[in-house]
Amino acid sequence: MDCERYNARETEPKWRALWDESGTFRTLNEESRPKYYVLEMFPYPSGRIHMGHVRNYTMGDVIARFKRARGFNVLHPMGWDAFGMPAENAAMQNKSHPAAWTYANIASMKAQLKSMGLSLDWSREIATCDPSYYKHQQRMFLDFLAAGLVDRKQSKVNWDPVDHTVLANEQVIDGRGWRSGALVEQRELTQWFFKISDFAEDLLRALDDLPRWPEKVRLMQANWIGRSEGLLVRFEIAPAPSIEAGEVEVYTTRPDTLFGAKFIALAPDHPIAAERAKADPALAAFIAECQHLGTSEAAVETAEKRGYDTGLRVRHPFDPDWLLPVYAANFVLMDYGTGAIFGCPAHDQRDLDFSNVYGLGNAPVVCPQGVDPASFTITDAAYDGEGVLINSRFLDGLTIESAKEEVARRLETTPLGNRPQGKRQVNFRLRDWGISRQRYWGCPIPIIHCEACGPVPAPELPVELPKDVTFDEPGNPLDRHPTWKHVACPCCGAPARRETDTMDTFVDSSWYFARFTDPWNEAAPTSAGLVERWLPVDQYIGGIEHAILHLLYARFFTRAMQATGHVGALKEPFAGLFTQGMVVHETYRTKDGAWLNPSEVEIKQTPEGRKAFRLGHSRLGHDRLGHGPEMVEEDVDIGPIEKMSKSKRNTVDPDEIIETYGADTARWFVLSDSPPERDVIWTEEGVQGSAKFVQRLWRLVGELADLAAPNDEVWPEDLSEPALKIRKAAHAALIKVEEDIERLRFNRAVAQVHDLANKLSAAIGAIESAEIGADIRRAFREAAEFLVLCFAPMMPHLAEECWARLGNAGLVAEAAWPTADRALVVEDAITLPVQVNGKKRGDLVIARDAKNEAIEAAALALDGIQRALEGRAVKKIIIVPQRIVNVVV
RNA sequence: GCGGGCGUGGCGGAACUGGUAGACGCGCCGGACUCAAAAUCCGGUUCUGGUGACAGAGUGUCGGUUCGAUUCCGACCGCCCGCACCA
Repeated sequence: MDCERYNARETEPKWRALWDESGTFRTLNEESRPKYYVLEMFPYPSGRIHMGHVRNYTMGDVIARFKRARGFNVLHPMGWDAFGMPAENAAMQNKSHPAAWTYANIASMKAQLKSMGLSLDWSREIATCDPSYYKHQQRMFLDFLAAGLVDRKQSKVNWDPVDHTVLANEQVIDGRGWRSGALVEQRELTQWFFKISDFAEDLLRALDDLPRWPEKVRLMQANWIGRSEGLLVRFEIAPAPSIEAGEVEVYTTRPDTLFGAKFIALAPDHPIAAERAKADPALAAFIAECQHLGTSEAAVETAEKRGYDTGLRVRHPFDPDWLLPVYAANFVLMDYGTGAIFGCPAHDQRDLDFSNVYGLGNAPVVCPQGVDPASFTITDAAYDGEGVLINSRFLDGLTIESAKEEVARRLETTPLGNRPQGKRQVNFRLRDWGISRQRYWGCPIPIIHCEACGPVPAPELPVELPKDVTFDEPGNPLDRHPTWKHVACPCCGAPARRETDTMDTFVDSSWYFARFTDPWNEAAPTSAGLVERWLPVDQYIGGIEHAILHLLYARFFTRAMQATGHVGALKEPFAGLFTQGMVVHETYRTKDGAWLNPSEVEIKQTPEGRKAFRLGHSRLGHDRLGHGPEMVEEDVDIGPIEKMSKSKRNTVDPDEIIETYGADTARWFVLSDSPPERDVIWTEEGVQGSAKFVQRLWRLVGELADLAAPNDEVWPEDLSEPALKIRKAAHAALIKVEEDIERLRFNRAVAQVHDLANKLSAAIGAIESAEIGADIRRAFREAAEFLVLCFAPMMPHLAEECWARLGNAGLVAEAAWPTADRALVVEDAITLPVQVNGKKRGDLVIARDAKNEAIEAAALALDGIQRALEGRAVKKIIIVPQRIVNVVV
């Protein structure tokens, strides 16, 4: 018997060194085995990994190790999403250079990731802030430009009038700049755009080709792209004193409700509103006020509905005498449709809210079935369901669909000016992707602006970021750099200036998966042959928060790379997608409202339930006598379970956990219990449970190793009942773990390992006193190996140690997954639950292949069934083969 | 505000495609071992009533479809994610 404790702290580094030495996880591009590309979303190098990373990378690692065991040539790389705002914020705060800060963070996070024992091919490591990466990105920008996939146009930014700087949406808090506190303004800048909207139709349609994506992500993307079929309608402005003739064009998906129109609303930044504002200071003031909301759609749409009457009146398309007021309104977006709508308060909630504020009334024009049109009124809930047209002259009695058709048909043939008043149009919500950022720490846009020649591609790549920059004042350091931007025009030689905007960091993460296939290629972003061999990524794993933007941009980028010859015929980058949940933790607060870290809190079970107490100092601090930290008798409020965050201090440091319990315990815990797509609640009890199970497995494998036959012994002819039972348990577990990992149901795989361990413990207990035959020894050997192989992808260090304990040569990381014998787990007799009227009243044990008549008779003969029937006549008996029997009375 | 998701014992969760609700783990209770404790091992554990066999209730709430609903449909409540310059 081997009773010593498993010492993860000593054992884990030993195996990691051995994997390194033997190059176990180096992936060769030239290989005959089938490929499998597993990728986790690469991290932003913030400095320390968090539990979310541990969960994400453990899941990917389980798949990588499992697929390797199943005979695949696995690509499992890692890199750094290294550009971004935090580096610049740190530069401002600590006077550190963004590059130095970023690379130091990468070094410490890499050490942390290494301590997790991930089977990564580190030789392919990339950092997006490295010129050797971003020069290829600049190449592709120029290729996209040449291919007509890039645009330059005006768009709005949040402007801080005090700091004279552009703010990100997250830097705008309640309409004010986060540092200056000044009310933000909207400013128009000329910026670079990728023409993602050219691909809208294809990005939408191709969602159908992604069966291994979660349905919810495809739905969210489809809604984001937002294809709609509607009608452009031009309304004639009624001339009046000081009002010139003109028109307002609106886009509507509900032309059927045209007779319910009560007003027209323009976006505050609509040209007509701007024009009217010149003569109307109050309107100008209203528009300026709207612009203080910032550019975020959420802020605009949650603001209280407000508007301002421009004084304009337009004619109803079907009745020249019917005039509608034209408002400028804060809930209309210039970016969507034409930036103007007609408001039908009865059938659109926003329009109704607006109408109720300004007393514009409403007129229902669609009446739900079974409701009397005469009494159908709307007060504060708009009706957007099905129905029949009412109060709509020639549309009365039509369905919504045919009314839409009729309005479109009429307006298409009604001239206004010299063209039809209405025009059918397919519209997309998706806007072009603005990539210009007025910041330093990003990939420079490789363009030179010349007075005479316009924007010209930079002749030499990479256009590197200058290193000598300062962050002691707000604004873009590139723009105020004394020399960097001044260059000669590559075309005419005249003095010109570099583009000082850098690219959105989403560009960096839109092609890194392709770069991993050959990160050594200095001449081009990708290598023909290799990129087609490895892509698409077979399994991509990351947070649900990236469901729309990152994934949509990557899908667009892949199409653009295809158009410019960088990825062969590939269209979709990720064949399989999995979105994992967050790691959350309880929050703790003292009576005076200060947040406490879990390490500062002791949880006790009391008769009244769980209670929290504040600790004197860190849990890990012990004095010389070995006494734990002193407990301060101060009640702490246990708050809601929330996403781990610095502000709530409810974080748990992976380093501390790995240092205390070992990487395997941490890995096991994040895979246990919670389904991977759902949030996992980090608890101290849970970690201790995982740590105990590590010890238990080590003891169990030790016991099995002592009882098991040598690893080269052949199977005896006949197996006794106990030996057969052990075999059945082992094979059943193997089958289930296999299925569970294949379907990414790691929590169930964990349960199967527990189950097998329980069964093997029981088997040892049952035969210990009796004579142990050769067949049982052989069965124990097989079961022990299966057990180790089953948890090896999840707890790789422990598995190596156990594998060696069982006397096996070689690494379990390189061992093949065994083939389960499915015939072994099929039972001859099955247990069928028997219900009466859908309520279970008994169990029927019967031959697997019993005929229905036999099942019926046996079911009715059961005591419990007879009792439940109470002599009532049986109406029918439903038999679901191999599942259930239901007796209906 | 709009779009998407989730909700099951004391707790995390399981339940394949509409077919035994509660696998597995944590916690708790009882027992073994121990001078004692920790660790470990064995047994029990949805709730209510009953010594018990058993009966009734039960998957956020309300309603519907079905022989049968955690699963499908409708409404509501609560929480979470995204909203285009956070990554």
